[in-house]
Amino acid sequence: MEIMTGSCRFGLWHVHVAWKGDLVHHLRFAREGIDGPVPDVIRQYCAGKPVDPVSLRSIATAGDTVSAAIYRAVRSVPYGETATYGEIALRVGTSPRAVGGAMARNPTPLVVPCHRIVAQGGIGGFSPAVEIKEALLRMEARERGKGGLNRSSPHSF
DNA sequence: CCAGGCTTGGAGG
DNA sequence: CCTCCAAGCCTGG
Repeated sequence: MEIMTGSCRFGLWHVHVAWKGDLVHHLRFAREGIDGPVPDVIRQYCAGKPVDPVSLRSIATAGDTVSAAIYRAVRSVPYGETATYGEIALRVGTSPRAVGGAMARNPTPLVVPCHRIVAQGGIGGFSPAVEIKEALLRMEARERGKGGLNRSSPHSF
């Protein structure tokens, strides 16, 4: 099977995905859409269903680099919940700043839910636009509130 | 090698 | 409460 590319809609944005089976190679938000399929989970998630794209695999978590460890830690933050840059840093054994850097270069947002990582005193940043992060967090908070997913199960580090 | 980043926490006004 | 500042550390160029 070859690597597939396609996009689906999320609000005013288009989510481009390059993937093969359950492995996502690349994912990005763009203004324009492209032809082609995206994984069902991504499509459903973007449509507002409380499914977690983390169920897919990401190339970003492979290897024993610090970044890969950061991405793996970020993947353990459940749908509808958030963690701070500092908490992830503490867990991986690096600095909050390094976590921010890794999030900024995350090749597969959603699959590695970097939008769930916020600053201690605010929402933190998001490329290419922080509005996307706000929309994703609002959507997850809303869907979680509906109770379609096991809620309020505080994950401990 | 070095600038710079999606951070923090502490100091000082 | 708010601004300012540097410690801290990984990575692309």
